[in-house]
Amino acid sequence: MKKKVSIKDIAQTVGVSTALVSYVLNNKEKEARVGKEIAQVIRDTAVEMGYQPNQIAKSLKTGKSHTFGLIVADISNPFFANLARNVEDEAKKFNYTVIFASADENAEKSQNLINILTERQVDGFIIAPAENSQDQIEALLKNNIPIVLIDRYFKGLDTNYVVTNNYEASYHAVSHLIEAGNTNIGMVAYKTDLVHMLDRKRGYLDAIKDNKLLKAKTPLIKTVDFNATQEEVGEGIRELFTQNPAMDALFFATNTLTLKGLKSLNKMEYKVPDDVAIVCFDESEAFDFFYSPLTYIEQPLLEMGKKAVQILIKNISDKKSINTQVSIASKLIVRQSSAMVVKKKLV
Amino acid sequence: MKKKVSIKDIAQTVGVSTALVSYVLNNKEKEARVGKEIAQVIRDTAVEMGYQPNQIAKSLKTGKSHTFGLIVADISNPFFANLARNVEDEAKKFNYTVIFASADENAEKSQNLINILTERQVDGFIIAPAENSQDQIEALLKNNIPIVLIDRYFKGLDTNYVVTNNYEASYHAVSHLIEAGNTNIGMVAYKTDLVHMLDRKRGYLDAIKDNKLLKAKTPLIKTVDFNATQEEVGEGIRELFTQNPAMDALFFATNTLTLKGLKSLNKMEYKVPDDVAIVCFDESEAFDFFYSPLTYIEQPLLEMGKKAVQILIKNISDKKSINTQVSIASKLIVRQSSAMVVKKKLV
DNA sequence: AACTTAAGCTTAAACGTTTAAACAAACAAG
DNA sequence: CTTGTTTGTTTAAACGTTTAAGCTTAAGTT
Repeated sequence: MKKKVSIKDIAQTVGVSTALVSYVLNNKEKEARVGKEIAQVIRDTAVEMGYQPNQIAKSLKTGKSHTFGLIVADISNPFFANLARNVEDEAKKFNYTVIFASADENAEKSQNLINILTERQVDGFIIAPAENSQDQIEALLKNNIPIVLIDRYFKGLDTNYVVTNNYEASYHAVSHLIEAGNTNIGMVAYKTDLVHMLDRKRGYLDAIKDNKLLKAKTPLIKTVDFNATQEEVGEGIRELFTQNPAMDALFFATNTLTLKGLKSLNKMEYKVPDDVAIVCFDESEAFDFFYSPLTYIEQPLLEMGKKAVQILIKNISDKKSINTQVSIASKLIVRQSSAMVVKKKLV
Repeated sequence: MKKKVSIKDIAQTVGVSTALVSYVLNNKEKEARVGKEIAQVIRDTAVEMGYQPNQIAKSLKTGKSHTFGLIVADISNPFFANLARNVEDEAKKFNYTVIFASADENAEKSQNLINILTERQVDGFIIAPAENSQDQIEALLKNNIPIVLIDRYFKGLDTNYVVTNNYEASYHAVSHLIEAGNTNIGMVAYKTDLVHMLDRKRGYLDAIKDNKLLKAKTPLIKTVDFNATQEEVGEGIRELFTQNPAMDALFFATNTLTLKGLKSLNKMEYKVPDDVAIVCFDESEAFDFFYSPLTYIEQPLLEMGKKAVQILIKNISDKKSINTQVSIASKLIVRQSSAMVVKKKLV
């Protein structure tokens, strides 16, 4: 119905040039030596007329959209949804708008999203990079577009990143399982070369290798596809048990793997922690409701989200700034699923 | 580093006007009668030079940003996160970009987000409106900005909306509890006048009133604040039990209420379904892992997301189109938490 | 009185597009 | 050979801002 009010409209009703209006509404009266009274008049009429600046026009002129893209694997995954919320809140503090997008761990989709968002002139990106998306990240760097990687990064690629200490967290978690008396620990992870996953595996492997309590040092890792079904995860677990029938503990590398794994274990009627102890990465409401509340690795999502935004915004305002690489410690929340079991202590 | 390539750059290298380049790259060669060969040259050089259209400039000119806002209560709530993902996917099909934002059920935040997104010239909104945000919605309508309400709507406000059949779903769920032998059914809901909540309460009340099996028709509703803690929900449940010690079933109005309620019930050592049967609204991974898997009302998130996007986009392209109001049926997923219990049948 | 400075405001170009309108050349028709 | 039509292309204004530079008038300095 009503046409939108522009700076021109205000200028017209007040009877001044658009320049003056622009100066006043951007609080540049001092620099532009605008008269006190007329400034007030402009401000008042702007309010009266219900003026809303057109950010699109502003962006075109200034070359800054005050927007950035957040590309994750899947916004419906609670891990990313929580991260996204923290990013949103922190961005708002700096008057930035975030555009979320889900790449489904797929390099092609990722490239597509980067293209779309670049065309929309986002000022930068926070990306949880998919496998084989290294080139895309390099291309962004080459084009001098600020980015911060999150959750994962690429070895040998000098970028900003914010991750958790995957290696140490895994090492610690698996050590905890060993100390709780478990002697044959399996791990279910994703089949990928992304560092976060490799680090989690390394942590597992080293914990087993290093631990004096353990005689049998043969690792038991099963990797599945990112889009593995519950059945496939179940199949993986079954294989681990075949490989070593004495397996008495499982370490899951992510929340989704854990959920699928637990359902499979239920179906196969393994009891936690008596038949298998469990420790896993990430949180889930579900972990609280499992009959044996899960011991899990709590990632510092709030800090990660905040830090990523801060680094990105610093990088946007100062493109020459040096890369910041942050690793924030996770916390092992110990509960029943990894409790020391008498039966095991005797073994 | 490298300056971005514009249509002007292409025009220069090819040796034509920018108009021609624009026509070709927008596939308007036919209407603009562009020569076949030169068109190909333009296309090729565009690719060679790595041209990426500046959507900001495009938007300014055309007045369409091909972007819309999705305002929900909290993107980290799985209900909204899932909805958001479905909206994202559907929007992509129409080459629309979505900007998500969380209003925390707070009218002030909601207004703030609407302002920000309006300034960013979004073409429309999908909104799960907060309480007391009716004015904001009316203002958008008055300004002729397309909107689709989702999850809730306002009685007496003629808008597009997509919701589930809250009344019927509740009625059905509570009837199911009665048929399973429960005779004193309590409900925990949010303290709000938003229709979806009122409808869920009405469904509960009517189911109790209508049912022939029931003698005691005194309703047992406890409402809590949107940001109620687990303890406050627990306190509410305790009060219901005080009010009627014979309460043998609980109906929770949302996923978050359920999670908090279940934790409280666990703490108070009520057994499900023997002490209390449970039925709740929404899904949660956690419901699968509760020792007595929950009976819940599954909302049609995929259809809701899709439909909302479709209606919005239709409304954007044809602002005069009549309002579409859709209610999609939910499904009651019956499991153990509401199982018929022998003890109860005998009462 | 002649000049400088300051204060207050306007002009106009620019950002990267789109698109109606104008133009030019080639061809066809009478 | 005029006139009209078609084909291919350019011109230029516009979208809503920002901002450097220019222009007036008034007030201070010599």
